Amino acid sequence: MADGFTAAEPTVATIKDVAREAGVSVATVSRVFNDRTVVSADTAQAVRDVATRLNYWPNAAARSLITSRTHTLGVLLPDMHGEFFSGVIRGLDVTARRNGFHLLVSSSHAGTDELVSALRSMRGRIDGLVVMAPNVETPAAIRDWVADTPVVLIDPRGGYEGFDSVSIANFEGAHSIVSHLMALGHRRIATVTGPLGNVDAAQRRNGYREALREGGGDLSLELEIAGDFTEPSGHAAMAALLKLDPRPTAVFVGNDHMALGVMRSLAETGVRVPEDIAVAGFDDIETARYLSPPLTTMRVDTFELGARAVDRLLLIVTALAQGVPIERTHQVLPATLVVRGSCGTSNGKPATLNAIRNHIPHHGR
Amino acid sequence: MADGFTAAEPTVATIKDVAREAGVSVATVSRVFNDRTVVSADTAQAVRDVATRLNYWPNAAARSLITSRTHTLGVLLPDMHGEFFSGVIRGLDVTARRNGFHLLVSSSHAGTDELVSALRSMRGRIDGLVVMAPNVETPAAIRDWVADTPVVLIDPRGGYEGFDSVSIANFEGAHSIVSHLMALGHRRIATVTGPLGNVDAAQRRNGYREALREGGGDLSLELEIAGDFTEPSGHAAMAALLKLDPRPTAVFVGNDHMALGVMRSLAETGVRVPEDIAVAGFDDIETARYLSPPLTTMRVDTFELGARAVDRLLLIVTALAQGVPIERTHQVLPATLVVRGSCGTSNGKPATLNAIRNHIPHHGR
DNA sequence: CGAATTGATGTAATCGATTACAAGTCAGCA
DNA sequence: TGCTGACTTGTAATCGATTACATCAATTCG
Repeated sequence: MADGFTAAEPTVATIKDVAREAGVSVATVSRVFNDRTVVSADTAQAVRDVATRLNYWPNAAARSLITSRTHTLGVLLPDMHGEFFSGVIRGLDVTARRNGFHLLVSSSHAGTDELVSALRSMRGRIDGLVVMAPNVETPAAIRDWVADTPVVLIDPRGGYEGFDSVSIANFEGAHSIVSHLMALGHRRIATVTGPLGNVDAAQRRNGYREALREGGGDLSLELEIAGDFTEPSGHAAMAALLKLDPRPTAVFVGNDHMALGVMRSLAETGVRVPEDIAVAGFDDIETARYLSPPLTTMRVDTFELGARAVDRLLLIVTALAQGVPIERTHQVLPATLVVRGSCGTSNGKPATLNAIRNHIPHHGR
Repeated sequence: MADGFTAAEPTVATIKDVAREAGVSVATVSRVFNDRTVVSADTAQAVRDVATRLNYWPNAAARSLITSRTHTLGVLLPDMHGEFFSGVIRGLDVTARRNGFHLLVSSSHAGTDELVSALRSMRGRIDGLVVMAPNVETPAAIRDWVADTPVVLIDPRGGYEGFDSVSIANFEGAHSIVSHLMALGHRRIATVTGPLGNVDAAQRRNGYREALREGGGDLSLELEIAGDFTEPSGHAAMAALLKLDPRPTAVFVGNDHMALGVMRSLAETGVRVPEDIAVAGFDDIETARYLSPPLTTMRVDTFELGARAVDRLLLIVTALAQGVPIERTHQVLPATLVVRGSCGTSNGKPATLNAIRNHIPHHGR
């Protein structure tokens, strides 16, 4: 190894090498590694010994060519990073490996074209596909390319006819946290939504509206401002909301990153949280609990999102292999309310100690 | 599609189907898709038309079986999440795809055994391998299994003889931030290190010691406490440090997650940052800039770490394919000092506005 | 004792591509 | 007209496995 890569490649042992060394046919070697039919104990042990000595392991490409099973799942993700991303990936990965499957990942897709080209080149490499659909036309776009490949969509933006899916209870989550604000006495509650046309954003806004309707809060378009899920857009949105008269007493922000911007805007203009205005977010990113005051938000279990997607996908893959019919399902993961300090308490006092009470340790890297 | 998966599988078109439909041989179809030799324009177009109509794309398994190239890179990662993880993955992914390569990811490895078994089953699936080595024995463990597969280690804990590597300038980074503290007037500086035996941790501690030595600060083992890179361990370590007499005037924490715990401990005991004690971290996680006060730390470019690893790996893969000899390299990525409020300023005043000055917007998901 | 059964193993087709080599067509030229 | 060479295209071997089927030896049983 010390001489770099100039040496002739010590080509990996194949099934033939093992067969020759062990004095048996390739069929027997194959049988030992697949224990389909019975091989005598002696022969099996001899083959296994030779295989170990030669560091032999069946070539995956050859194997999947003949069996047309790859034991690999494709994963298509939009360009994103941070905790949401890594949580989902972990859920996918852990679940896949627990079942002996690999993950062929292609993330960072800007648009549908890139996604389709990645998908196309996965042909023959995967048994199933998990797609986090970045935009509305994605499901339709991939349909032609998956043919007989099972697909599960994560948090589908563009509806999910024709595919299984796992998504987040956006409507219920928003409804829940806005109801929480109303229980605290707020009636004039603004919202900063995600980008128009984004289904998550729309569902969260609908949840917000419904909660207001039920609780008799102020329903008005001037209280709804669209951001784009980024911190700066939250900052800008809050600046606009502060010009309202009368000013809202609470803001439900469509995701935590925008809430970061909202808090910054408030800090800059000297508006106190939660005394002057209550702030609530969505997603429960790690930073949420370290803000001053810590952010009340809806927790989304990203790991579970990934895990369920793979669980479901493997179920479909197996059923398909056995020719068993299977119904399509659409799972919705609940979000849970995490109360911290940014919304105050019902007795009017800010709940500053929540930062500690609600602290959940995270792993380092 | 509406009837679920009960229908007979509409098997994907193969090269034979295209050949038959286009009235040519499979060799010609193959040539069109690989433009090795010249095919007449008419024939090529005809083939391409048929291929499009049949949604044909070469089967990757078959192709890589005969060419022994997979256009896929294996990625082995330890069990971790958060930004560090997703940053590295993005760097790997973007760079790989830019070069027409896929990523076969297997993360969340608890130990060397799991890692080796994942590695083994990648046989025949990958052209090269990126490994983030979780512990000291990993490089030795994988050596037997990679044979002629090129490998690049990311941030190798266990040294890197025999492999190319890309790592972080831990020593220099720690040296740099501790020197910053000394420039601010601190002489009695404690440190919370990562787990003993972890090379990152050791390098950072060495950088801390060297900076103290050069600047004439207090060098004492009582000022060094080992954590395990998690938030709770930082909390515990700070509690211990506060019992010291005289108390240190500054703490260099081995990573930001532990710094979170340190800050929490300080907040609980009423010790003010940076007035009573200065705190510095390492990694620059997103939360760092949202703390009160915002955390001074060393920024590590995780994306670049992944990107360089893949760049290097592809270089080796290409060189190997062409039989060109190539030297092993060990790249070290610099970390950069990010000054925020947690260390105060040289004139003694805390720099509370740094939170805003130093704000860098992040993408939402 | 010979036929039938059982168990272990080998032979060869197969998966879907790539590619060396062979072969065929056609134009140009003596 | 016949030969040469340039292009284009086809034939068939090959990659490394799996697996249906054949084969062969040993055992069982009427």
